[in-house]
Amino acid sequence: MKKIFEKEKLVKKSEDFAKWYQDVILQSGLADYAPVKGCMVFKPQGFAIWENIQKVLDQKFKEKGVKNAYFPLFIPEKFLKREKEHIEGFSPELAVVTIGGGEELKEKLVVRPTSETIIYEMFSKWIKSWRDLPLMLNQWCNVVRWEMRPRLFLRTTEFLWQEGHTVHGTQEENLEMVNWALENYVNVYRDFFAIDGIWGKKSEREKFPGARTTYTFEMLMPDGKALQGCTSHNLGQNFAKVFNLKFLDKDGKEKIPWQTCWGLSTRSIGALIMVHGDDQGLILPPKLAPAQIVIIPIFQGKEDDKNLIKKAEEIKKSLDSFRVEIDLREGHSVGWKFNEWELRGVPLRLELGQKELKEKKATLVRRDTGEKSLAPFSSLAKEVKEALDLIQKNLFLKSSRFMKENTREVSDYDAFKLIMKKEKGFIRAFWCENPDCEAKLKEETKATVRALPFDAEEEKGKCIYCQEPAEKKWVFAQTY
RNA sequence: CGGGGCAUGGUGUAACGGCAGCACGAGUCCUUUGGGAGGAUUUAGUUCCAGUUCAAAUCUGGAUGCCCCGACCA
Repeated sequence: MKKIFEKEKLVKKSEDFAKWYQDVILQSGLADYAPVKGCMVFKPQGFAIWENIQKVLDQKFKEKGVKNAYFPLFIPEKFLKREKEHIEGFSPELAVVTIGGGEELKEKLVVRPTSETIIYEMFSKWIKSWRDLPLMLNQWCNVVRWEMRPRLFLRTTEFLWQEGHTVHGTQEENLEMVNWALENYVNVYRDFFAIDGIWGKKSEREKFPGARTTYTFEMLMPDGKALQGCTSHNLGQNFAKVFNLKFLDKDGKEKIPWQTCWGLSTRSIGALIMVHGDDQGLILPPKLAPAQIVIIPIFQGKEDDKNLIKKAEEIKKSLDSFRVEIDLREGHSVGWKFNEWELRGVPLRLELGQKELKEKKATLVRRDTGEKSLAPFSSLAKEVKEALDLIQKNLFLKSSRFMKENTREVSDYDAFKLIMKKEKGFIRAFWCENPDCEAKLKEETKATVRALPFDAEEEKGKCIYCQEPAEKKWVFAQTY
């Protein structure tokens, strides 16, 4: 009997992190494997999280003046070939359509791995004058990259994302936009995902193929590996030149515009799962949780149950500014329900039994701490709001603390190697910015340069690898 | 693409070359419900192709698929 019970339980996060991650996704109903290798199904639970992320980002984009549009899934292969770095970066992972309508295609079509080329082809038609600028568009879509080793949410052949693309008349405006996009992502990660991280510039080797500079937000996962949360690229004039973007400026001169692009994908959900979850299952931050509160009536006897259900529905109505579910399922014990909702990560549980009815108070249980409290029916909305705010804050503080505790300053290469072998995490160290050091360091420690943090100070030091003079401390980590 | 492993009901697993069993799930009925309830009853399986053998889930060869570790990557 005992054994069966153990079997149903989730593997402990601390014991087998990779298995925990996979199991918690399948068991909590976020997603499932699809019959096509490397592809996944977003089940309603998982898709609802994505919808919440979309809502938040979409609103911020619109406030900035970015408009939504949609471009085709198929891109003529020759478009991708125009920018040399771009095609070199993406060609190993392209899905290509060679047959259409039963006929061999004269011109092969690539399923978009990203949409720069087809969007900029259109931009070149639309932009004539300084009056057409800035042009700021975003699209919500799917993209396909033929990955070798897929993992649910983190790396799938097809994934969902948004890609913003902007064109500006001046370099200053362009820079402002790249920074805005990154800052926006950072704020969303910190305020909504409740995940802290470091943000900064990518190295030449790690930047987007075709970009001038790439900026990023890097988060630390519980196993000490880093996950790139988003990217914001300064494309400079690279793409503008190859796609022939030009405009007539106020001074009557023809000029080449400046461009940015930036994206955030469903991979972010993977971070959400890994960072906050525990041995019980998911823990979703209230701001992104599909259900923020679950009301569980505790049934006892026929007649009394009706009152319970009535009260539960009444409470749900009084909490209409929150996302609330009531669990009226029969045939499952309360214990079973508690465990299930914990697995699904609902931030706050409201228990309602005869005891509560009598005392005119509801029992509130926090998912993050397990803490129980009694809240009078008369002030429920207020208490619930406070509890959800606390949970949101607490999750962020935990994430922030974890990152700080696992960020180390290192000046000695042996120490660097040892850390990357054992506890991993972020390492801040001097780097001479020579790509050879970067490559060798990766070979020997599996760690890559994650970013040059924006707050990195100009200092004098020696490269962690080659001992040559270096000016800045970069952040290193092994990555997903 | 390199290295390793696995393939049995819907899921997880067991069976020396000799009757394919167990648990979970699902269905029906009854009793239950303050931390993963109990009883009765029903349900469905050896990845594919060949070989060895009186006899193959089990041995051999091949195919296919999946998982893990590398390289690649949002």
